[in-house]
Amino acid sequence: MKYWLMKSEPEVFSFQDLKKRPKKTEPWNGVRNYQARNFMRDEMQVGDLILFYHSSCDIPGVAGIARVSSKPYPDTTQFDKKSEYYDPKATQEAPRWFLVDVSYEKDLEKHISLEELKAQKELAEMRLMQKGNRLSILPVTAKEFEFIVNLGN
DNA sequence: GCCAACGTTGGC
DNA sequence: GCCAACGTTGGC
Repeated sequence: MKYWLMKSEPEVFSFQDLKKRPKKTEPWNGVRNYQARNFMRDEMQVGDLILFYHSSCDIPGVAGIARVSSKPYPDTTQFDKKSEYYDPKATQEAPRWFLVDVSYEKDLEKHISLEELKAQKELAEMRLMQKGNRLSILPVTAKEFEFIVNLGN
């Protein structure tokens, strides 16, 4: 079992939006970065736990806990000419972008702000803390995951 | 709105 | 294969 942090802009798709989905599940579409894709395609397993992170908003931080709920499969938006995520170089025979489904797992007692995360010396090594980090999906260690969940409870 | 960081593209 | 130009991310 692995642990991940996945960023989403809450104005586009928030943790609350995930919780409101009929099956509390959403395909994590729109990732157009190869490293992030590789994490989903090559390393994620059904059942892996996710820190659902809100970025580019008033209070960036961890909003809740989610879980990987499907095996990887092609992101259908890459074939959709009307989608903002359309990729003319992708074909059905050779899809370029893969995703997994993400499901609501549980709430935290409170949102954990980036500011609060930064104040924890135990988390100083997290990739999230490193300057210039723009990757939308990051691996998290079991220790970091548990530490952060405890901060939120 | 600014800007640093950094991934991608494309000319050579 | 190099690298400048460009676009995007994301905190502030």
